Amino acid sequence: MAQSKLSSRQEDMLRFITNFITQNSYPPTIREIGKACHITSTSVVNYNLNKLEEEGYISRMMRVSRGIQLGKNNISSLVQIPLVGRIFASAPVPFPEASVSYAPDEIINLTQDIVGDGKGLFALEVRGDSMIDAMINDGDFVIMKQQVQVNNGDLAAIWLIDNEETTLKYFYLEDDKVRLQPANPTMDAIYAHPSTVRIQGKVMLILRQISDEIKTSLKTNN
Amino acid sequence: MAQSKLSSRQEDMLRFITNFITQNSYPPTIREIGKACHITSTSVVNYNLNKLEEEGYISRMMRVSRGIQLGKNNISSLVQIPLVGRIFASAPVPFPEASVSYAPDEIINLTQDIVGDGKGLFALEVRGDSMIDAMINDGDFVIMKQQVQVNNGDLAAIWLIDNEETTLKYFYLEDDKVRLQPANPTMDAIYAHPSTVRIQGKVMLILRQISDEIKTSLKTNN
DNA sequence: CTTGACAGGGAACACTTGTTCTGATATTAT
DNA sequence: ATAATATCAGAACAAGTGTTCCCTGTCAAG
Repeated sequence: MAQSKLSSRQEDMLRFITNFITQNSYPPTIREIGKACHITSTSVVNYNLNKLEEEGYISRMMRVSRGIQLGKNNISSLVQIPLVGRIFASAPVPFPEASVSYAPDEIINLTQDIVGDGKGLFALEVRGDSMIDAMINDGDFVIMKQQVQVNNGDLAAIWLIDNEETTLKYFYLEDDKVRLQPANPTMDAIYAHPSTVRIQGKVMLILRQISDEIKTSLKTNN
Repeated sequence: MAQSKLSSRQEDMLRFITNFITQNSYPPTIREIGKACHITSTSVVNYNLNKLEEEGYISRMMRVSRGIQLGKNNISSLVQIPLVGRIFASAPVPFPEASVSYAPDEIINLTQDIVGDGKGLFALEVRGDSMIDAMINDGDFVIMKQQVQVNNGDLAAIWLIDNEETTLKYFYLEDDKVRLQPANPTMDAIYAHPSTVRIQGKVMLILRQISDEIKTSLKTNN
Protein backbone atom coordinates (compact mmCIF):
# COMPACT_ATOMS: atom_id res chain seq x y z
CA MET A 1 0.00 0.00 0.00
CA ALA A 2 2.19 2.78 -1.28
CA GLN A 3 1.72 6.37 -0.36
CA SER A 4 1.20 9.66 -2.17
CA LYS A 5 1.70 8.36 -5.65
CA LEU A 6 -1.50 10.07 -6.60
CA SER A 7 -1.94 11.79 -9.90
CA SER A 8 -3.07 15.38 -9.82
CA ARG A 9 -6.45 14.21 -10.99
CA GLN A 10 -6.71 11.78 -8.12
CA GLU A 11 -5.67 14.47 -5.68
CA ASP A 12 -8.37 16.68 -7.11
CA MET A 13 -10.94 13.97 -6.67
CA LEU A 14 -9.90 13.17 -3.12
CA ARG A 15 -9.98 16.81 -2.18
CA PHE A 16 -13.41 17.27 -3.71
CA ILE A 17 -14.77 14.17 -2.01
CA THR A 18 -13.51 15.32 1.36
CA ASN A 19 -14.97 18.78 0.94
CA PHE A 20 -18.23 17.41 -0.37
CA ILE A 21 -18.69 15.11 2.57
CA THR A 22 -17.91 17.69 5.20
CA GLN A 23 -20.24 20.07 3.46
CA ASN A 24 -23.18 17.79 2.74
CA SER A 25 -22.55 14.97 5.20
CA TYR A 26 -23.18 12.48 2.47
CA PRO A 27 -20.74 11.35 -0.21
CA PRO A 28 -20.90 12.46 -3.85
CA THR A 29 -21.88 10.30 -6.79
CA ILE A 30 -19.52 9.33 -9.55
CA ARG A 31 -21.07 11.86 -11.87
CA GLU A 32 -20.88 14.63 -9.29
CA ILE A 33 -17.21 13.92 -8.87
CA GLY A 34 -16.71 13.93 -12.61
CA LYS A 35 -18.46 17.23 -13.04
CA ALA A 36 -16.47 18.88 -10.26
CA CYS A 37 -13.15 17.55 -11.50
CA HIS A 38 -13.87 18.13 -15.19
CA ILE A 39 -14.03 14.49 -16.11
CA THR A 40 -16.54 13.76 -18.81
CA SER A 41 -16.63 10.00 -18.47
CA THR A 42 -18.02 8.12 -15.53
CA SER A 43 -15.72 5.24 -16.28
CA VAL A 44 -12.70 7.43 -15.71
CA VAL A 45 -14.01 8.56 -12.37
CA ASN A 46 -14.68 4.96 -11.51
CA TYR A 47 -11.20 4.03 -12.63
CA ASN A 48 -9.54 6.61 -10.42
CA LEU A 49 -11.80 5.83 -7.52
CA ASN A 50 -10.51 2.30 -7.66
CA LYS A 51 -6.99 3.65 -7.65
CA LEU A 52 -7.78 5.72 -4.58
CA GLU A 53 -9.19 2.66 -2.90
CA GLU A 54 -6.11 0.59 -3.75
CA GLU A 55 -3.99 3.24 -2.11
CA GLY A 56 -6.20 3.15 0.96
CA TYR A 57 -7.49 6.69 0.78
CA ILE A 58 -11.10 5.67 0.51
CA SER A 59 -13.24 2.58 0.72
CA ARG A 60 -16.02 1.83 -1.71
CA MET A 61 -19.18 -0.09 -1.20
CA MET A 62 -19.82 -1.98 -4.37
CA ARG A 63 -23.10 -1.31 -6.07
CA VAL A 64 -24.12 1.28 -3.48
CA SER A 65 -24.92 4.77 -4.56
CA ARG A 66 -22.68 7.31 -2.88
CA GLY A 67 -20.93 4.37 -1.30
CA ILE A 68 -17.65 6.14 -0.66
CA GLN A 69 -16.05 6.29 2.75
CA LEU A 70 -12.96 8.25 3.62
CA GLY A 71 -10.04 6.13 4.72
CA LYS A 72 -9.64 5.42 8.37
CA ASN A 73 -6.46 7.46 8.35
CA ASN A 74 -7.67 10.97 8.79
CA ILE A 75 -10.94 10.27 10.50
CA SER A 76 -11.65 10.94 14.12
CA SER A 77 -14.71 8.83 14.21
CA LEU A 78 -17.56 9.09 16.62
CA VAL A 79 -18.31 6.63 19.34
CA GLN A 80 -21.84 6.37 20.62
CA ILE A 81 -22.22 5.45 24.25
CA PRO A 82 -25.68 4.63 25.58
CA LEU A 83 -26.76 6.51 28.65
CA VAL A 84 -28.24 3.62 30.55
CA GLY A 85 -29.42 5.23 33.76
CA ARG A 86 -28.28 6.57 37.04
CA ILE A 87 -25.87 5.36 39.63
CA PHE A 88 -26.36 6.00 43.31
CA ALA A 89 -25.32 4.43 46.55
CA SER A 90 -28.41 2.49 47.45
CA ALA A 91 -28.75 0.36 44.34
CA PRO A 92 -26.59 -1.77 42.09
CA VAL A 93 -25.59 -0.15 38.85
CA PRO A 94 -27.91 -0.69 35.93
CA PHE A 95 -26.52 -2.37 32.87
CA PRO A 96 -27.33 -1.92 29.22
CA GLU A 97 -29.60 -4.44 27.63
CA ALA A 98 -28.06 -5.67 24.47
CA SER A 99 -31.35 -5.97 22.72
CA VAL A 100 -32.65 -2.45 22.99
CA SER A 101 -31.46 0.44 20.94
CA TYR A 102 -31.27 3.83 22.51
CA ALA A 103 -32.98 7.08 21.68
CA PRO A 104 -30.87 10.00 20.52
CA ASP A 105 -31.12 11.79 23.85
CA GLU A 106 -29.87 8.70 25.62
CA ILE A 107 -26.61 8.65 23.73
CA ILE A 108 -23.39 10.39 24.61
CA ASN A 109 -21.25 11.02 21.59
CA LEU A 110 -17.53 10.97 22.12
CA THR A 111 -14.60 10.42 19.83
CA GLN A 112 -12.20 7.57 19.42
CA ASP A 113 -9.26 9.56 20.68
CA ILE A 114 -10.95 9.75 24.06
CA VAL A 115 -12.64 6.40 24.57
CA GLY A 116 -11.00 4.17 21.99
CA ASP A 117 -13.36 1.97 20.07
CA GLY A 118 -15.97 2.35 22.80
CA LYS A 119 -16.66 -1.34 22.82
CA GLY A 120 -18.73 -2.45 25.79
CA LEU A 121 -18.92 1.00 27.25
CA PHE A 122 -21.99 2.59 28.73
CA ALA A 123 -22.68 5.80 30.63
CA LEU A 124 -24.36 6.50 33.93
CA GLU A 125 -25.39 9.74 35.51
CA VAL A 126 -24.28 10.09 39.09
CA ARG A 127 -27.03 10.84 41.58
CA GLY A 128 -26.29 12.15 45.05
CA ASP A 129 -23.10 12.99 46.84
CA SER A 130 -22.32 9.47 47.88
CA MET A 131 -19.53 9.13 45.33
CA ILE A 132 -17.81 12.22 46.57
CA ASP A 133 -15.02 10.23 48.11
CA ALA A 134 -14.26 9.06 44.59
CA MET A 135 -14.01 12.70 43.56
CA ILE A 136 -17.23 12.35 41.64
CA ASN A 137 -20.03 14.84 41.95
CA ASP A 138 -23.76 14.76 41.72
CA GLY A 139 -24.56 15.21 38.05
CA ASP A 140 -21.33 13.80 36.72
CA PHE A 141 -21.37 11.21 33.99
CA VAL A 142 -19.28 8.12 34.43
CA ILE A 143 -18.45 6.02 31.41
CA MET A 144 -17.76 2.47 32.45
CA LYS A 145 -17.28 -1.01 31.13
CA GLN A 146 -19.08 -3.98 32.58
CA GLN A 147 -16.77 -6.63 33.99
CA VAL A 148 -16.73 -8.88 37.02
CA GLN A 149 -13.00 -8.67 37.52
CA VAL A 150 -10.70 -5.68 37.57
CA ASN A 151 -6.99 -5.24 37.92
CA ASN A 152 -5.36 -3.80 40.97
CA GLY A 153 -5.51 -0.06 40.80
CA ASP A 154 -8.63 0.15 38.67
CA LEU A 155 -11.42 2.44 39.72
CA ALA A 156 -14.29 0.03 40.06
CA ALA A 157 -17.98 0.09 40.78
CA ILE A 158 -18.44 -2.24 43.68
CA TRP A 159 -21.55 -3.56 45.33
CA LEU A 160 -20.98 -4.05 49.05
CA ILE A 161 -23.24 -6.94 49.86
CA ASP A 162 -23.47 -6.46 53.60
CA ASN A 163 -24.11 -2.74 53.36
CA GLU A 164 -26.30 -3.04 50.28
CA GLU A 165 -24.44 -0.16 48.77
CA THR A 166 -22.74 0.78 45.52
CA THR A 167 -19.43 2.55 45.80
CA LEU A 168 -16.76 3.72 43.41
CA LYS A 169 -13.30 3.02 44.71
CA TYR A 170 -9.86 2.04 43.57
CA PHE A 171 -9.62 -1.69 43.89
CA TYR A 172 -6.66 -3.57 45.34
CA LEU A 173 -6.59 -7.26 46.13
CA GLU A 174 -4.03 -7.69 48.92
CA ASP A 175 -3.38 -11.15 50.30
CA ASP A 176 -6.76 -12.40 51.34
CA LYS A 177 -8.58 -9.13 51.62
CA VAL A 178 -9.72 -6.32 49.40
CA ARG A 179 -8.60 -2.77 49.89
CA LEU A 180 -10.96 -0.14 48.56
CA GLN A 181 -9.15 3.15 48.27
CA PRO A 182 -11.06 6.40 47.81
CA ALA A 183 -9.82 8.66 45.07
CA ASN A 184 -9.58 11.48 47.53
CA PRO A 185 -6.19 10.96 49.19
CA THR A 186 -7.33 12.61 52.39
CA MET A 187 -9.75 9.78 53.04
CA ASP A 188 -8.99 6.37 54.45
CA ALA A 189 -9.29 3.05 52.70
CA ILE A 190 -11.86 0.40 53.44
CA TYR A 191 -10.85 -3.19 53.92
CA ALA A 192 -13.25 -5.99 53.16
CA HIS A 193 -13.36 -9.71 52.62
CA PRO A 194 -13.54 -10.67 48.94
CA SER A 195 -16.76 -12.56 49.46
CA THR A 196 -18.53 -9.43 50.64
CA VAL A 197 -17.85 -7.37 47.53
CA ARG A 198 -19.21 -7.77 44.04
CA ILE A 199 -17.36 -6.03 41.24
CA GLN A 200 -19.76 -4.57 38.72
CA GLY A 201 -17.59 -2.67 36.34
CA LYS A 202 -14.64 -0.47 35.74
CA VAL A 203 -14.78 3.27 35.40
CA MET A 204 -13.11 4.47 32.24
CA LEU A 205 -13.98 8.13 32.08
CA ILE A 206 -15.63 10.83 34.10
CA LEU A 207 -17.37 13.73 32.45
CA ARG A 208 -18.44 16.77 34.39
CA GLN A 209 -20.31 19.56 32.69
CA ILE A 210 -19.88 22.63 34.82
CA SER A 211 -21.54 25.36 32.87
CA ASP A 212 -25.24 25.43 32.18
CA GLU A 213 -24.50 26.77 28.74
CA ILE A 214 -23.36 23.42 27.53
CA LYS A 215 -25.63 21.28 29.62
CA THR A 216 -28.62 21.42 27.34
CA SER A 217 -28.38 18.28 25.35
CA LEU A 218 -27.19 15.75 27.84
CA LYS A 219 -29.96 16.35 30.29
CA THR A 220 -31.93 13.24 31.02
CA ASN A 221 -35.63 13.44 31.38
CA ASN A 222 -37.24 12.58 34.68
CA MET B 1 -41.07 23.34 15.59
CA ALA B 2 -42.75 21.08 18.07
CA GLN B 3 -40.88 18.47 19.99
CA SER B 4 -41.13 14.74 20.59
CA LYS B 5 -44.47 14.29 18.97
CA LEU B 6 -42.93 11.50 17.02
CA SER B 7 -44.71 8.25 16.49
CA SER B 8 -42.91 5.11 17.52
CA ARG B 9 -42.35 4.36 13.88
CA GLN B 10 -40.74 7.73 13.34
CA GLU B 11 -38.56 7.21 16.38
CA ASP B 12 -37.54 3.87 14.96
CA MET B 13 -36.66 5.45 11.66
CA LEU B 14 -34.70 8.28 13.25
CA ARG B 15 -32.77 5.88 15.41
CA PHE B 16 -31.99 3.65 12.47
CA ILE B 17 -30.87 6.56 10.34
CA THR B 18 -28.58 7.82 13.07
CA ASN B 19 -27.06 4.41 13.61
CA PHE B 20 -26.73 3.78 9.91
CA ILE B 21 -24.90 7.02 9.29
CA THR B 22 -22.48 6.60 12.14
CA GLN B 23 -21.85 3.07 11.01
CA ASN B 24 -21.50 3.59 7.29
CA SER B 25 -20.79 7.30 7.14
CA TYR B 26 -23.34 7.65 4.39
CA PRO B 27 -27.11 7.90 4.79
CA PRO B 28 -29.51 5.06 4.04
CA THR B 29 -31.94 4.94 1.13
CA ILE B 30 -35.67 4.97 1.54
CA ARG B 31 -35.85 1.27 0.89
CA GLU B 32 -33.08 0.49 3.35
CA ILE B 33 -34.99 2.42 6.00
CA GLY B 34 -38.17 0.59 5.15
CA LYS B 35 -36.52 -2.78 5.36
CA ALA B 36 -34.93 -2.03 8.72
CA CYS B 37 -38.12 -0.60 10.20
CA HIS B 38 -40.43 -3.22 8.71
CA ILE B 39 -42.18 -0.86 6.35
CA THR B 40 -43.11 -2.47 3.09
CA SER B 41 -44.01 0.65 1.16
CA THR B 42 -41.55 3.28 0.09
CA SER B 43 -44.27 5.87 0.14
CA VAL B 44 -44.79 5.34 3.85
CA VAL B 45 -41.12 5.81 4.52
CA ASN B 46 -41.22 8.91 2.38
CA TYR B 47 -44.26 10.14 4.26
CA ASN B 48 -42.62 9.76 7.64
CA LEU B 49 -39.34 11.20 6.43
CA ASN B 50 -41.25 14.33 5.53
CA LYS B 51 -42.72 14.36 9.01
CA LEU B 52 -39.26 14.07 10.50
CA GLU B 53 -38.14 16.93 8.33
CA GLU B 54 -41.09 19.09 9.38
CA GLU B 55 -40.14 18.50 12.99
CA GLY B 56 -36.58 19.47 12.25
CA TYR B 57 -34.97 16.17 13.01
CA ILE B 58 -33.54 15.74 9.54
CA SER B 59 -33.16 17.63 6.32
CA ARG B 60 -33.75 16.11 2.94
CA MET B 61 -32.21 16.92 -0.38
CA MET B 62 -34.90 16.53 -2.95
CA ARG B 63 -34.24 14.09 -5.72
CA VAL B 64 -30.89 13.07 -4.28
CA SER B 65 -30.21 9.49 -3.40
CA ARG B 66 -29.37 9.06 0.23
CA GLY B 67 -29.98 12.78 0.58
CA ILE B 68 -30.73 12.75 4.28
CA GLN B 69 -28.91 14.91 6.77
CA LEU B 70 -29.39 14.76 10.48
CA GLY B 71 -31.06 17.85 11.84
CA LYS B 72 -29.25 20.31 14.02
CA ASN B 73 -31.06 18.88 17.03
CA ASN B 74 -29.37 15.60 17.38
CA ILE B 75 -26.36 16.38 15.30
CA SER B 76 -23.10 15.36 16.79
CA SER B 77 -20.56 17.22 14.77
CA LEU B 78 -17.03 17.39 15.93
CA VAL B 79 -15.55 20.23 17.92
CA GLN B 80 -11.82 20.55 18.07
CA ILE B 81 -10.41 22.04 21.24
CA PRO B 82 -6.73 22.92 21.45
CA LEU B 83 -4.81 21.51 24.35
CA VAL B 84 -2.88 24.60 25.30
CA GLY B 85 -0.82 23.46 28.25
CA ARG B 86 -0.97 22.69 31.89
CA ILE B 87 -2.59 24.35 34.81
CA PHE B 88 -1.09 24.24 38.28
CA ALA B 89 -1.20 26.33 41.40
CA SER B 90 1.98 28.29 41.12
CA ALA B 91 1.41 29.89 37.73
CA PRO B 92 -1.32 31.75 35.89
CA VAL B 93 -3.14 29.69 33.33
CA PRO B 94 -1.73 29.70 29.83
CA PHE B 95 -3.95 30.93 27.05
CA PRO B 96 -4.18 29.88 23.45
CA GLU B 97 -2.46 32.02 20.89
CA ALA B 98 -4.86 32.74 18.12
CA SER B 99 -2.18 32.67 15.50
CA VAL B 100 -0.77 29.22 15.99
CA SER B 101 -2.39 26.06 14.77
CA TYR B 102 -2.17 23.01 16.89
CA ALA B 103 -0.76 19.61 16.14
CA PRO B 104 -3.13 16.66 16.07
CA ASP B 105 -1.95 15.38 19.44
CA GLU B 106 -2.67 18.76 20.97
CA ILE B 107 -6.30 18.66 20.03
CA ILE B 108 -9.13 17.17 22.01
CA ASN B 109 -12.03 16.13 19.84
CA LEU B 110 -15.43 16.40 21.43
CA THR B 111 -18.91 16.69 20.03
CA GLN B 112 -21.41 19.49 19.91
CA ASP B 113 -23.82 17.78 22.23
CA ILE B 114 -21.21 18.06 24.96
CA VAL B 115 -19.51 21.39 24.47
CA GLY B 116 -21.85 23.27 22.17
CA ASP B 117 -20.16 25.09 19.33
CA GLY B 118 -16.88 25.05 21.22
CA LYS B 119 -16.25 28.70 20.47
CA GLY B 120 -13.44 30.17 22.52
CA LEU B 121 -12.79 26.98 24.37
CA PHE B 122 -9.40 25.53 25.15
CA ALA B 123 -8.15 22.64 27.25
CA LEU B 124 -5.61 22.39 30.03
CA GLU B 125 -4.13 19.40 31.74
CA VAL B 126 -4.19 19.64 35.50
CA ARG B 127 -0.87 19.18 37.21
CA GLY B 128 -0.58 18.46 40.90
CA ASP B 129 -3.13 18.00 43.62
CA SER B 130 -3.66 21.65 44.28
CA MET B 131 -7.05 21.68 42.60
CA ILE B 132 -8.32 18.87 44.72
CA ASP B 133 -10.62 21.15 46.66
CA ALA B 134 -12.33 21.78 43.34
CA MET B 135 -12.80 18.03 42.98
CA ILE B 136 -10.23 18.00 40.24
CA ASN B 137 -7.42 15.51 40.13
CA ASP B 138 -3.91 15.45 38.86
CA GLY B 139 -4.15 14.43 35.23
CA ASP B 140 -7.63 15.71 34.63
CA PHE B 141 -8.37 17.84 31.64
CA VAL B 142 -10.32 21.05 32.15
CA ILE B 143 -12.00 22.67 29.21
CA MET B 144 -12.41 26.34 29.81
CA LYS B 145 -13.30 29.61 28.19
CA GLN B 146 -11.22 32.69 28.60
CA GLN B 147 -13.06 35.59 30.17
CA VAL B 148 -12.28 38.29 32.70
CA GLN B 149 -15.72 38.29 34.25
CA VAL B 150 -17.87 35.42 35.37
CA ASN B 151 -21.33 35.14 36.80
CA ASN B 152 -22.04 34.25 40.37
CA GLY B 153 -21.89 30.51 40.74
CA ASP B 154 -19.49 29.88 37.90
CA LEU B 155 -16.50 27.68 38.47
CA ALA B 156 -13.67 30.03 37.64
CA ALA B 157 -9.92 29.97 37.28
CA ILE B 158 -8.70 32.70 39.57
CA TRP B 159 -5.26 34.15 40.08
CA LEU B 160 -4.78 35.20 43.67
CA ILE B 161 -2.41 38.12 43.36
CA ASP B 162 -1.14 38.20 46.91
CA ASN B 163 -0.55 34.48 47.10
CA GLU B 164 0.71 34.23 43.53
CA GLU B 165 -1.48 31.22 43.08
CA THR B 166 -4.00 29.86 40.60
CA THR B 167 -7.10 28.27 42.03
CA LEU B 168 -10.32 26.83 40.67
CA LYS B 169 -13.29 27.82 42.77
CA TYR B 170 -16.92 28.72 42.49
CA PHE B 171 -17.11 32.48 42.29
CA TYR B 172 -19.56 34.64 44.18
CA LEU B 173 -19.43 38.42 44.37
CA GLU B 174 -21.10 39.39 47.66
CA ASP B 175 -21.37 43.03 48.61
CA ASP B 176 -17.84 44.29 48.43
CA LYS B 177 -15.98 41.05 48.73
CA VAL B 178 -15.47 37.90 46.75
CA ARG B 179 -16.39 34.50 48.10
CA LEU B 180 -14.49 31.61 46.61
CA GLN B 181 -16.26 28.36 47.32
CA PRO B 182 -14.53 25.01 46.87
CA ALA B 183 -16.46 22.41 44.98
CA ASN B 184 -15.97 19.99 47.80
CA PRO B 185 -18.76 20.87 50.23
CA THR B 186 -16.74 19.72 53.22
CA MET B 187 -14.27 22.53 52.72
CA ASP B 188 -14.64 26.14 53.72
CA ALA B 189 -14.90 29.14 51.48
CA ILE B 190 -12.23 31.78 51.05
CA TYR B 191 -13.09 35.44 51.20
CA ALA B 192 -11.03 38.00 49.38
CA HIS B 193 -11.12 41.58 48.28
CA PRO B 194 -12.00 42.00 44.60
CA SER B 195 -8.77 43.83 43.92
CA THR B 196 -6.72 40.85 45.02
CA VAL B 197 -8.23 38.37 42.58
CA ARG B 198 -7.92 38.19 38.83
CA ILE B 199 -10.46 36.11 36.95
CA GLN B 200 -8.85 34.22 34.14
CA GLY B 201 -11.57 32.04 32.79
CA LYS B 202 -14.54 29.86 33.36
CA VAL B 203 -14.46 26.10 33.57
CA MET B 204 -16.93 24.46 31.23
CA LEU B 205 -16.08 20.81 31.41
CA ILE B 206 -13.88 18.39 33.28
CA LEU B 207 -12.62 15.23 31.66
CA ARG B 208 -11.00 12.50 33.67
CA GLN B 209 -9.61 9.44 31.95
CA ILE B 210 -9.34 6.76 34.56
CA SER B 211 -8.22 3.74 32.66
CA ASP B 212 -4.88 3.49 30.96
CA GLU B 213 -6.52 1.64 28.12
CA ILE B 214 -8.05 4.77 26.80
CA LYS B 215 -5.33 7.18 27.81
CA THR B 216 -3.12 6.61 24.83
CA SER B 217 -3.99 9.39 22.54
CA LEU B 218 -4.48 12.29 24.89
CA LYS B 219 -1.14 11.99 26.55
CA THR B 220 0.90 15.11 26.26
CA ASN B 221 4.56 14.78 25.56
CA ASN B 222 7.01 16.05 28.12
C1' DC C 1 -73.65 9.08 9.50
C1' DT C 2 -70.59 12.01 7.05
C1' DT C 3 -66.53 14.42 6.69
C1' DG C 4 -61.85 15.31 6.90
C1' DA C 5 -57.28 14.62 8.57
C1' DC C 6 -53.96 11.20 9.30
C1' DA C 7 -51.35 6.92 8.59
C1' DG C 8 -50.28 2.98 5.88
C1' DG C 9 -49.88 -0.10 1.58
C1' DG C 10 -48.92 -1.16 -3.25
C1' DA C 11 -47.55 -0.25 -7.78
C1' DA C 12 -45.87 2.29 -11.55
C1' DC C 13 -42.84 5.77 -13.36
C1' DA C 14 -38.85 8.54 -14.34
C1' DC C 15 -34.67 9.79 -13.05
C1' DT C 16 -30.25 8.56 -10.79
C1' DT C 17 -26.32 5.91 -10.46
C1' DG C 18 -22.80 2.19 -10.55
C1' DT C 19 -21.07 -0.97 -13.83
C1' DT C 20 -19.27 -2.67 -18.04
C1' DC C 21 -17.84 -2.84 -22.77
C1' DT C 22 -15.30 -1.03 -26.73
C1' DG C 23 -12.07 1.79 -28.39
C1' DA C 24 -8.72 5.75 -28.41
C1' DT C 25 -4.66 8.15 -26.57
C1' DA C 26 -0.72 8.66 -23.65
C1' DT C 27 3.14 6.86 -21.12
C1' DT C 28 6.76 3.72 -20.26
C1' DA C 29 9.74 -0.25 -20.89
C1' DT C 30 12.37 -3.18 -23.90
C1' DA D 1 10.17 1.48 -33.05
C1' DT D 2 7.33 -1.92 -30.83
C1' DA D 3 4.85 -3.77 -27.23
C1' DA D 4 2.86 -3.39 -22.91
C1' DT D 5 0.65 -0.79 -19.62
C1' DA D 6 -1.81 3.06 -17.82
C1' DT D 7 -5.20 6.54 -18.49
C1' DC D 8 -9.13 8.45 -20.69
C1' DA D 9 -13.71 8.88 -23.44
C1' DG D 10 -18.13 7.59 -24.86
C1' DA D 11 -22.06 4.85 -24.79
C1' DA D 12 -25.18 1.54 -23.28
C1' DC D 13 -27.20 -1.23 -19.67
C1' DA D 14 -29.13 -2.85 -15.38
C1' DA D 15 -30.00 -1.93 -10.96
C1' DG D 16 -30.84 1.50 -7.55
C1' DT D 17 -33.69 5.18 -5.98
C1' DG D 18 -36.91 9.16 -5.15
C1' DT D 19 -41.40 10.49 -6.46
C1' DT D 20 -46.20 10.20 -7.31
C1' DC D 21 -50.79 8.41 -7.72
C1' DC D 22 -54.59 5.69 -6.03
C1' DC D 23 -56.48 3.01 -2.63
C1' DT D 24 -57.67 1.26 2.26
C1' DG D 25 -58.32 1.79 7.12
C1' DT D 26 -58.61 4.45 11.53
C1' DC D 27 -60.34 7.97 14.41
C1' DA D 28 -62.18 12.16 16.15
C1' DA D 29 -65.13 16.30 15.08
C1' DG D 30 -69.32 18.06 13.25
